[in-house]
Amino acid sequence: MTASPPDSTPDPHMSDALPPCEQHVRQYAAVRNAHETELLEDYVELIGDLLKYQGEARSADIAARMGVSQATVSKTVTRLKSQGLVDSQPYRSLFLTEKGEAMAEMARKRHAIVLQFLRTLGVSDSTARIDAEGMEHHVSRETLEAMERFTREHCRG
Amino acid sequence: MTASPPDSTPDPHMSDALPPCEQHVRQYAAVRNAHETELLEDYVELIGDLLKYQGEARSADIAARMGVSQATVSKTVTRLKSQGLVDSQPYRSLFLTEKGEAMAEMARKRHAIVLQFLRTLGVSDSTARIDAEGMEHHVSRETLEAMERFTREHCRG
DNA sequence: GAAAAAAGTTAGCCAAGGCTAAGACATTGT
DNA sequence: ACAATGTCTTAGCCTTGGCTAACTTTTTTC
Repeated sequence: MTASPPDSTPDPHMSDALPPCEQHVRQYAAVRNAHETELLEDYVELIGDLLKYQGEARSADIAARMGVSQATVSKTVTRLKSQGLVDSQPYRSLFLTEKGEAMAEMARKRHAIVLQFLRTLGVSDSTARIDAEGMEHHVSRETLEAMERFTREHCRG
Repeated sequence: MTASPPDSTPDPHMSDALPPCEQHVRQYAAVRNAHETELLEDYVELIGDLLKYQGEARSADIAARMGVSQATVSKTVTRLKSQGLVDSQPYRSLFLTEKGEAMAEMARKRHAIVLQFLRTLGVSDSTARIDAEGMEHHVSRETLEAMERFTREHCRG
């Protein structure tokens, strides 16, 4: 038996019950979707930062900062190139295509907003950095705007 | 040449520059780590909810809610069982072990806090649901407490 | 109670993202 | 200039998390 599902109850106050199925599917799909681009965004963002602060972006630096092997970086860079985000000559520094630049800029901004928001909320710097890194890929435009608004209104300085 | 790295500058105001390497590694490691448990947490959380609101948790329901095939659910459930989170007989409903129950409870609470926090921030319900689903796995205890505090202080009702 | 439908499983495929080991290329030092 | 060192790539392996197709078991329906 199906235990008489208390189904089809679009009660606006039942906020903690199961959402309707199609909505639930959309939620999980959004998460899976974010996962696909997450890593590439992290790479592109890091490459952008390295170019900006160190003048060049070497695979070795990326491997050191990401905490993964150089082989892993090499493989991922191949994917980045195949997606038209990065350009490079073998054994040379990496650089970003226009598309990669745009993605890096977007990621950089978003990261900064989330990080500043968490700090303003009262989270310590080191925790804020860790959480921002994980959260940033799952923050929609709408939430990002809410965070910006909050930071603007509450930030001392 | 290494473009004269502006290294070893622990300036507290350089908050947007590259963090020191070891800290950077820890950030990325935390994200990778979260990824490993994320899916299992989602399953356990959903199974808990299904048990609570529908009386039983069938693979078909999970597949429908997650938007994946039954085969995928079956495979993942095998993993959940091997990790001691779920118990089940073949062709029968799933249930949670004590360990699974504890994880579900934790995830449920965390999810609720994040969701309510986003709503209180002024994010619309449907967006809040999507973002909460993605964000929840990357929110530390400290940030969770900050969110609770904020919600307590700002929530109408 | 047997046929049809639904639910669950298994096998085999694929891509992503890790790893190690081995080799190719580049830079540096003497 | 060439050997040592460091950087990058390739090959091959593993696990995770998707899929389809084919099969088994359970449930429903007539």
